[in-house]
Amino acid sequence: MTESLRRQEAGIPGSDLGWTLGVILRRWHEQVELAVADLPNGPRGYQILSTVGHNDPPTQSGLAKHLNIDKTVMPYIIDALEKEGLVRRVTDTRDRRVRRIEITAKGVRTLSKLEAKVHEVEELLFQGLDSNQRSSFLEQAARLAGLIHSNEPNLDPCIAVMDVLVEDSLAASE
Amino acid sequence: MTESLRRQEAGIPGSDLGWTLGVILRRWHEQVELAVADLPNGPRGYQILSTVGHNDPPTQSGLAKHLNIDKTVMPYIIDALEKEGLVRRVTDTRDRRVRRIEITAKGVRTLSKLEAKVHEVEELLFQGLDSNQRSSFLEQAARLAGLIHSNEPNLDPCIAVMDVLVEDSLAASE
DNA sequence: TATTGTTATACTCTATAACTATA
DNA sequence: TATAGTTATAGAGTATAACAATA
Repeated sequence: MTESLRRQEAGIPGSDLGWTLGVILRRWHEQVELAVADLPNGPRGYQILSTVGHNDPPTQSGLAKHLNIDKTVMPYIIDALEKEGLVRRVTDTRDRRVRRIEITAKGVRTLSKLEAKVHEVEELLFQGLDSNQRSSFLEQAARLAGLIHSNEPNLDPCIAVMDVLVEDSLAASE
Repeated sequence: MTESLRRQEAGIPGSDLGWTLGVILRRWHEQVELAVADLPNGPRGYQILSTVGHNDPPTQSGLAKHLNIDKTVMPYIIDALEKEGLVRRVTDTRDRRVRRIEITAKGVRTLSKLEAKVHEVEELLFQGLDSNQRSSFLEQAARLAGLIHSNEPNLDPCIAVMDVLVEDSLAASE
């Protein structure tokens, strides 16, 4: 190996940033997939159910943008979740083109159980870090993701994480 | 929205961990894709070239395991990189089944330029974090990824990041 | 005319299986 | 028999294009 290559390793450890993030995200995905195996569409279904459960009923396109899912796959996932009785489509009264996705009572119960499971596997994922390292990582990651998301070039004017959903509500009501 | 849902938000911020990591990794991928557009196979080709450039020549299967690429796609990527004259396949003298992937002089020059570009987009990616937050994130992320990788259930006995590659060398020489 | 949701189609990426050459 | 590398095929996942309903 040449010296000219070794010197590169000095800078931001970011030569491996893609590798680092990939390893963590992949493991998260694998573990969550096991944890939410019952749910249609696995982790993706979970993320949708979670978003729907924790926010005012978003539109399908709002969900798609927020979770970076192509809008053409939303129908399939929503169909599956609706068939399980976990969410329901409700036509927006102010814009009849829009379907708002509401969580059902059964959805709430299911989500609660799944979140407990996911919480467990996430604890396991972080077991190698002490609580300081853990909270430090989570804090900076959340901050960074928030900043990045608010700057998404392909996203409409949305300022922060939840604003996507909030703005949907506003846009629909004007 | 019900109260029972709001309370969940208290625990580990990890309900959104998948979203958070996804946003960061996606943006990294997008930006690096632009930065290394010339290279065959984009970010993946870059990761391979980078790994080959910074380590003793790994085997194809070693690379595949390390970067979590299916072994059946390696030939195509290596072919493309070899055709560009950036790497070359060398049959291992001790085990003639094994091809070690060496970086060429041209590969070294190309990698050096690409790493500068990638470094730039990574700087941009982190521009919202001050240097403390940045190094804190990178440090914990690297630590976490290292721990996770060394525990990969589907990976053979490999203790740390580079050990995968080192072990290949050892295994081949016994 | 523009947008939400939908469907059908095409494409890309990934995984499965089978082959060769070495061990 | 087992493994590294390769190839061809099948499958999953994703993007593209066109449509109906509503604005």
